[in-house]
Amino acid sequence: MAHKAVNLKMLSETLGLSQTTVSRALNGFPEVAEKTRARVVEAAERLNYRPSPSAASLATGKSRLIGHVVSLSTHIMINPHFADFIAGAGEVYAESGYDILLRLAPLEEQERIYLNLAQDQRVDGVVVHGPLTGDRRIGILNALGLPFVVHGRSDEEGSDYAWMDVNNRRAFHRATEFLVDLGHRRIALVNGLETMNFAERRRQGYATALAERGIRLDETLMFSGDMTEPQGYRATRELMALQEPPTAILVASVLPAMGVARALGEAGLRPGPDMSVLAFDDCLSFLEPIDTDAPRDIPYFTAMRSSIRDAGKRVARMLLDRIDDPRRPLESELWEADFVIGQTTAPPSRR
Amino acid sequence: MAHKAVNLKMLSETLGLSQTTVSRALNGFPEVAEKTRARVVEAAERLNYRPSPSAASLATGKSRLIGHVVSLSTHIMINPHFADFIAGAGEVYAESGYDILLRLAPLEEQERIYLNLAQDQRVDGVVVHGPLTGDRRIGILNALGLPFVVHGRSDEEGSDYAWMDVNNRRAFHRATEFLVDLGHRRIALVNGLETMNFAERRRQGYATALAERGIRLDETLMFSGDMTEPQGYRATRELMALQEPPTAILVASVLPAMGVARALGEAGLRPGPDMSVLAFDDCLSFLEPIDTDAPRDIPYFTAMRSSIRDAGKRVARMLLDRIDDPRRPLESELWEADFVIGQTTAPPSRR
DNA sequence: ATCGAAATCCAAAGCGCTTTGGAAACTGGC
DNA sequence: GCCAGTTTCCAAAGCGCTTTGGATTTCGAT
Repeated sequence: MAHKAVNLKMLSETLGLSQTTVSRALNGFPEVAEKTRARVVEAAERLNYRPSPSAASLATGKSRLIGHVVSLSTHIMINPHFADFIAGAGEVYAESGYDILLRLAPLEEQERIYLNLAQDQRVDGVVVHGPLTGDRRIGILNALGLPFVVHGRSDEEGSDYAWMDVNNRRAFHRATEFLVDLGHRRIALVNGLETMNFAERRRQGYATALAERGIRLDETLMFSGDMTEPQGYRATRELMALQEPPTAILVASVLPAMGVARALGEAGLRPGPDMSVLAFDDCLSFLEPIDTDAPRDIPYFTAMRSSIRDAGKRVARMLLDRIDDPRRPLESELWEADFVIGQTTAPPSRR
Repeated sequence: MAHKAVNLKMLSETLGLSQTTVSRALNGFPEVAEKTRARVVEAAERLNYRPSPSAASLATGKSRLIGHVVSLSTHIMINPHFADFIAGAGEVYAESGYDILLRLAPLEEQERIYLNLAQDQRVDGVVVHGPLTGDRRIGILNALGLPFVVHGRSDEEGSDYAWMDVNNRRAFHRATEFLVDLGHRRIALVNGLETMNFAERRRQGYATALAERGIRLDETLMFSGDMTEPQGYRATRELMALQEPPTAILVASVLPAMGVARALGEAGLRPGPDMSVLAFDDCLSFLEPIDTDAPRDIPYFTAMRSSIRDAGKRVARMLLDRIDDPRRPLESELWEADFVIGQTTAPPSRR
């Protein structure tokens, strides 16, 4: 193990070359002979030379860091979805030699933070998480000229931006239709926080599907909040206390869906035969069987399914592409959720 | 908005001071007059001066970045616990002007990564996640002289290190005793991966408690694996298929505990009256009610409880302290888990 | 008044990399 | 052989900060 890290100067001296040439050889510039390059690379390897990131960053203005600013105030809880998203994204970053700079901050501070990150050149790009409808972060980022990709959409007027989203409206439209086709008329919606754009779209899909089938919206069947297990539990208890309870529940995530199942269980009802439960499933890793060789069970929940980890990969890829070429045309991508039939949906029981 | 970011040189010129003085004024050195300092600070504020992190990093060798290297290979899944831990840690970092550098990498690459991070001076310290018994990362980090704190313990021989852990052995010892006191004799253990040190300790606590009460260990009642919901589900199904099923199940996390509950529900059994379920609860945010004003429900699971988010805070604090003064004596901290009685434990039903 | 100490401030040398603007050394074609 | 055109390489100027080693000023005490 070298006692003192070897730097470019030392390396170039050992080679009898200038720093310029060595630097260029290592960074793949065309104006250095292949033979020289090979020599340089070999020596670098042998001496365990590693360029200093901060020096490189100072000279180039690039940090090879991708900013992820997420909120975790008590209200908008840190969602477990984030871990899987970042798992996907991080894999892509690692392949390309980038690291994640993670900063935790409440939403109201994020605009300022983006401004600082941009001015400091601390990151080469950022991913916007959990966009609201009319999210102000997007305008700021466009003004700053900092490359970014939005996970989700914001419906921001006028400003264009790169995004990747799942078709939440369509997914919930289809899910609602599916339940109606099974014979359900009273369908509850346990939604995410509707200040979030994705939750708003989901409600729209649900609402239009009902309207198309001539079913009137019933506010008492609609819930909105952070997608936790207790949310599902509580909503279900309230629903079952209604004079005319629903026969089906549409849930925004598998997490609250588990709360739904727990509440039903306590009441002696079985998901499926007694109450249909249909959830949006982000394929969260801790809810999946790990052993992929094992015979795959029939999925428990009937669900609209879209891997958030894959979304993380895709968003990261898009962002790195933008960083490589900031003036490329803005991309956007809309994924359709898979519809998988599980054990928790059935025609309404008549009692 | 300034068109071009103002740097130290410009700032010092506007003030008619040298860069040295300005730098010292801003960094709180004693050899600058209070009056001058005030002037400098005011001007810095007014001109929106922000020191360049990479330049500062190059000059000082400090990056103000804390490394978190986590694995997410398919085998060791990215655990949802991580999100909450990082939520706590990130809060502390943010207060002190640090950011998280997050790198995803399989365990077998982590030693090399620490080496690189240290040589590159890319981070000022690291947190070690998920220590194994005899974890090699600890020796490497000690050799590198990179400040670090271990979340958990490793039982590494000889090498000393700073750590923070919950008393897993005691917690599972107490839990087992509690169940025995209720009259249970056949108690299953659905444990985490026992290559992880924490899971090993938990098994020890369980085993010694049983031994003390003269109950023979039964391998068919013991499971070990990634702590997912399906793990609990599958284990429970296997347990119920036994000729002589257990009357109580000790579970390593609330996540598999939910799988346990689901399996029981399907079989028409109710957690508590029909089968006792006792879980270790990390207070995962997505399983907690968010609205803390609401009357708090009686906790569902009887559990040993210790907030992983608080652990994140504490570990971060310890690490920052070490970075401030690397030669301070090594600290370690052992937390006792709270024991909370919920609705899922009862004396064994006799049937 | 005068002197040493304390308080202020500064010029300049790094930190380790990239990159500009040439210079020197090869080519091949005549 | 000689010259224009490539190749191949280099010296030196940044990038923006911290910090060393003084220089200058201020000030209380003699």
